Amino acid sequence: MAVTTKVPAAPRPRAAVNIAPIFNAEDYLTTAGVTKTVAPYARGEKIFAQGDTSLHVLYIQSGCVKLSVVSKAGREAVVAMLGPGDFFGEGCLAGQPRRMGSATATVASVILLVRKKAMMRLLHQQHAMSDRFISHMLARNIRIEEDLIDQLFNSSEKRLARALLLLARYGKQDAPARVVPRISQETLAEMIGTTRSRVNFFLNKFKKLGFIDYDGEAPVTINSSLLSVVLHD
Amino acid sequence: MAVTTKVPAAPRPRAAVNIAPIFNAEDYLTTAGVTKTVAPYARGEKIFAQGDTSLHVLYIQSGCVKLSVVSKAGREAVVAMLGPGDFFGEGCLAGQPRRMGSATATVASVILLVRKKAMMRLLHQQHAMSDRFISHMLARNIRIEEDLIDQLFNSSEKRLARALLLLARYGKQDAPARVVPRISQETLAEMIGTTRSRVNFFLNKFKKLGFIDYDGEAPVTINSSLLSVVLHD
DNA sequence: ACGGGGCTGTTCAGTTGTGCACACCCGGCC
DNA sequence: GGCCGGGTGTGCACAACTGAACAGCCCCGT
Repeated sequence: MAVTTKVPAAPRPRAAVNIAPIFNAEDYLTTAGVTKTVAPYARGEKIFAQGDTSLHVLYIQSGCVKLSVVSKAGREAVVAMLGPGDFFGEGCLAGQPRRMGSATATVASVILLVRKKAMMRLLHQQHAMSDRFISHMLARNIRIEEDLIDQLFNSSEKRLARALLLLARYGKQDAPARVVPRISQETLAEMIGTTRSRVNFFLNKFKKLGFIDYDGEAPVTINSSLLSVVLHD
Repeated sequence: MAVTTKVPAAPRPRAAVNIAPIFNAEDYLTTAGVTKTVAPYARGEKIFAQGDTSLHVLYIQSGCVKLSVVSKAGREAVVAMLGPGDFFGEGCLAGQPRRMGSATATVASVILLVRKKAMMRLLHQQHAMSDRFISHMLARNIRIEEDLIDQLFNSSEKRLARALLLLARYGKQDAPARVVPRISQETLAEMIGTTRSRVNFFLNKFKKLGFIDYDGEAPVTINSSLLSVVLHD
């Protein structure tokens, strides 16, 4: 369950809009009696559900969070996979009274919850905080836009290749070979907007061609430079 | 085209992040020697091109701007259609050195250009400005995310219906019947990520079913409630 | 040991979307 | 007038994708 803390103190804002991902929002949440809540979530636990009233902006202290939406027809789509230092649920700041999608912890995670009002106050009082937030919004915007463009232009084969490459470098920089965190074909399908049978088909095709290497479980991208050929064929 | 609008004598930041779209950024650009450029563009004129170095954040004083991208294969996609009060080209704030896409004025427009550095300074100095900017980013985020979800879930028929509905209420609120600004089938196809033949096919289908009414040129949505049936079949 | 439950591998008929073709219409312009 | 050029109306062969089915496999709990 949720751990609630309330601390006074005054750390000093450090400038600049594009800031390194190393940033601990918790430090800036100690200002002027901001009510923050630190909540641990178990692997697979739901953080909020589509339709819930949205009162908080959330911040990932550690772990990994999946944002998803289900259509009226019951299909599910994964909108984003987020990691430490990312915000989510910011929609409420724009006046969205309810959550547009669901957020799920994909591994054990620690999440910071900040009430909407407190967040707004923070954005006014702490430059470092608003810098970080704007920086996050810009990055997110760029990413979603890239995803949209990917959808508009590419076939599901290319989208899968791209998704794998992005997942591979999720942890760290571009070592030519990288491991993809364990993820089901089903989830991959939801991420790139296609069916599992398609994902399975292409995964095996990639395997045959030597682009990836896996035994039937967690795929390991063997040669990201090889795989990226698919994108630029 | 200096737009003269009345403004609160002291631009005192009026709270709240979600702010009404009526906001004149020019007023806030007069601070501390901020270098702003007011530039008029003709209908169809290119504001910046994919690959240009990005030094400015832009703001639409009046008119309408189309953001588009062309793929390596030469296909074009429309990422957004923006109107007065919208920012664009914000990517440079996140460190993007070049423009990811092109911006074109679809009608005669007046655009404000603010140097990246000046924009960053402004975001620090003027609460109303950073409120407005964050508000814009949130709105844009939500919109792009909706577009992405639309792509993930819906067939091109539904996407076309949605695009028409959104275009129809572009000018104003939901009068049950609304006029869609003149737009070619080609552009529609680029907006929803399909081919012109598909767009043509569905437009005529919608016409036959009485959802829209047009003569072969600028389509007029006759009954948006009828058309929206398509979305929620 | 047995029987789910969750995941993968594979197939396939049916649907949707693509790419290209060609005819047509209309307004502008030499 | 004739002749573009840019937009529309259609048709069609082919490729891509869907949805659903069914068979395995492995882990886990009883």
